[in-house]
Amino acid sequence: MQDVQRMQTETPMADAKKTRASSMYLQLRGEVMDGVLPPGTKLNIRELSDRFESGLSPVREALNRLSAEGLLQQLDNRGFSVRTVSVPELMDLTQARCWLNEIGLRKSIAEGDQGWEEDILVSCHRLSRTPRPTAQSSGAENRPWNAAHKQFHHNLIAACGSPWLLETSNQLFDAAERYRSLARLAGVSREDPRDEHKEIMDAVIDRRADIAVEMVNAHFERTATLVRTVLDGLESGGAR
Amino acid sequence: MQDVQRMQTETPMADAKKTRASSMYLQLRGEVMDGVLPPGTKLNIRELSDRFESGLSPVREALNRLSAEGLLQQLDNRGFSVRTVSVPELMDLTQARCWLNEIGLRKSIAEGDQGWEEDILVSCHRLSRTPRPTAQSSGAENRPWNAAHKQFHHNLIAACGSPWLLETSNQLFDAAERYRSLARLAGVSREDPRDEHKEIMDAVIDRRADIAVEMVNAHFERTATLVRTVLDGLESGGAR
DNA sequence: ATCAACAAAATAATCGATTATTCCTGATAC
DNA sequence: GTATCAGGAATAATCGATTATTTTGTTGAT
Repeated sequence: MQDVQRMQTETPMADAKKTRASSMYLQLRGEVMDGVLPPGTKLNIRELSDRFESGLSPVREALNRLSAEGLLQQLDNRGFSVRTVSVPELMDLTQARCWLNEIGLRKSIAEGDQGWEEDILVSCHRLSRTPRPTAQSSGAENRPWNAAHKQFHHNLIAACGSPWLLETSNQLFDAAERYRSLARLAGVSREDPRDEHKEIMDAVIDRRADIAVEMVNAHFERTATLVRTVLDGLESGGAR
Repeated sequence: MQDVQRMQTETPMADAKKTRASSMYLQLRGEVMDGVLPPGTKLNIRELSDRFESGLSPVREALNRLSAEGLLQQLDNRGFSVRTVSVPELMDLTQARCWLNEIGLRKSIAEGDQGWEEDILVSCHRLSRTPRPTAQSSGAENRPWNAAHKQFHHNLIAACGSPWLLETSNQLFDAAERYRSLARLAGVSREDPRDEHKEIMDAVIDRRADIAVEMVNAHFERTATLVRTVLDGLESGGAR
């Protein structure tokens, strides 16, 4: 079972052969994720239709999908705005990620085959060779690393056998990534003294479940703590 | 903390003061959940706009929300159709519900206050006084019982302190309810010899975590097994 | 008879004008 | 001075015509 193919990125091209609504959805999604559109931003439908040189319908359709996904908030007759962030939500999110990760990781370690191990190996190596985001780098520049990072974490739990768990973990990963982007925009980025991902991989492939779970959860929580300092700073400092 | 108020249903009126898209969304959601629109049904946009006496835009908007929620499938340039069901998905769904339920229940039992106990007590009593669905009853007739049932299960884990877990459990509950509706439409309904919900409540309120978790998980799995027999029957029997 | 190419019909997606709702501003009453 | 309300501006939601795409049906060559 050497399905290395499925490892390639999920979004081949943004606009190829798609509807306007779909490509606009992808574009806006990226902007929200990167923090180009900051939390709370009101999204004016006509402005967007001007910017994308399209009619109102596709804009509306894209915004609807994004709000159903939780990236935007929608209020009847009051339009759309970028979902706000908060420290409590970040903590809840982090806890949920830890819970699901533990389940997925333990099952994968118990049941993963050689193909699973190889996928982890390859994605970890790929991640290490992709330029890391820095405090200066733009959202678009970080896309490759973000994609590789997501793929690595996905592969860790890919052998759990539950499509639902994998899908949900992905969504939580994305939600957390928006927080990471915001922290980076605020000038805070993380540079590991050692390579945490490599250490995690070793523990997982050695099938040391308790240690692996502990490491990944600590990995999540370390990032959350970092992001939290930024949010706390913003609240007491300048925003609103 | 006697917040009994929040127990009242979430959807006061379908069309009061809402946009067309929103009320149509609610209406269609009900029809998919009740099985009035069976899995795989193609949704013709013009037909729907005729039926609801509205334009195309609100239809599209409602369908978009439903597909982002997972109740419909969308294919670019090929419209919308009701999401199909399958035995593997049902099993995955059930497993996920058990996982989350265990987490939420243990935390709630550990941390729930008296208000939490009272909410469970009231919703259990209300559930017992609401007419039960039968093999003959229609989707609309079952709404009250379904709402009470959902509220009861929600209250069991409401003290877990994680908004994300509660929200996700609700979504999984709804996904499972669609399967239950389909089974009922096929003539299979469940009549308990004893009152499982009452037994669950007693175990929870007595703070016997292990037993409570075991009972609720068995409750989920028993229903899933029942639904499964129906699906297996359909596949070998008539469908397609 | 099978398949490919094309045309016709059906359906989905998009457009921009129109309608409904909310938001803003300033005048008036208390 | 504060609060209330009308009128207008801004914005969101909706409509039905138009355009693009897919599906269906037919013809003709192999």
